[in-house]
Amino acid sequence: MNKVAGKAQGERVMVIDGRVLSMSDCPVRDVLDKISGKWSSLMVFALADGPRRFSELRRLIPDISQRMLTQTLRDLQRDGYLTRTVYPTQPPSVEYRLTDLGRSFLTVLHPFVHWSAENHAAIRAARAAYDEEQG
Amino acid sequence: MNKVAGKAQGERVMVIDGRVLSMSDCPVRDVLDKISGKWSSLMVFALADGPRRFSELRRLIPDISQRMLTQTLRDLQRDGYLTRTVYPTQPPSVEYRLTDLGRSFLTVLHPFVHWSAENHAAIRAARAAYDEEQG
DNA sequence: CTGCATCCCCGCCGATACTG
DNA sequence: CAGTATCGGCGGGGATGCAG
Repeated sequence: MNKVAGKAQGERVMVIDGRVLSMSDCPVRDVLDKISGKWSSLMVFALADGPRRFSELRRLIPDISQRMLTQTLRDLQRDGYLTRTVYPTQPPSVEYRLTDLGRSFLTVLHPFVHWSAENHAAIRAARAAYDEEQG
Repeated sequence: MNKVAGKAQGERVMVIDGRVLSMSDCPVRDVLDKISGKWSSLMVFALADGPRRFSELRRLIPDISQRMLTQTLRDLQRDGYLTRTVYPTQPPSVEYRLTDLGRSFLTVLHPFVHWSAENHAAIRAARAAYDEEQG
């Protein structure tokens, strides 16, 4: 694997920072595309403190629709960020819990959240300045 | 600001990890929505080593369309990640360069890229397992 | 309580053609 | 070289209703 020299003509590739990134099968995009949805990272964040039930998550994230709550959880489960456990009670209860991968992801998510909060004001200021001089 | 106690009825708020996040004006989402576009983070990454001209960026990222290259650069400029400098030569040349904010963003982007590369295989494996046991 | 099915809107993005 | 303008597909995601 990892053909670097003798690359075929049609193969789309970019070289950045000393790395060779294939555009047709880029790991970063493959991961980013899934986790950059409107609710995915927030969901991982909501499970940081421990397992949660479906209805708990709905209360934690009031703005999410029931449809997107289900779908986001399914997508994260499929990619291995969390597990889904059904308890056959009456009525049924379902528990969602971060996997090791999910907790590992928190180690990069947390700095990002911190950075966003830290630099939010600067970004808003930049927007205002841009919109005034252009516009 | 930062009303925490005595919150109004209609105000949507979530409390996670000891932080109070307003959903109607969430800093993280405000930043993430812009930077999570298909090309934004890749563009910042492409400018990590130094300033680039328009045509250089197009060569570095062959898959991007001219339209999205322009638009992504405009959006990043607006949010303060990069500057745009026009040199009135013939034909004209335009240079894009990361700002301090842009370089600061690299400090959180880089770990994320590293994490993605590191865990890509695990995620693909999780997907395969999920798709097999489910339908 | 925890979903799934359906409808539908809107904004991202690609393709293409044209300009200083 | 470095854009702008226009068209159109497609998919994310919201609203609503039904089910086990």
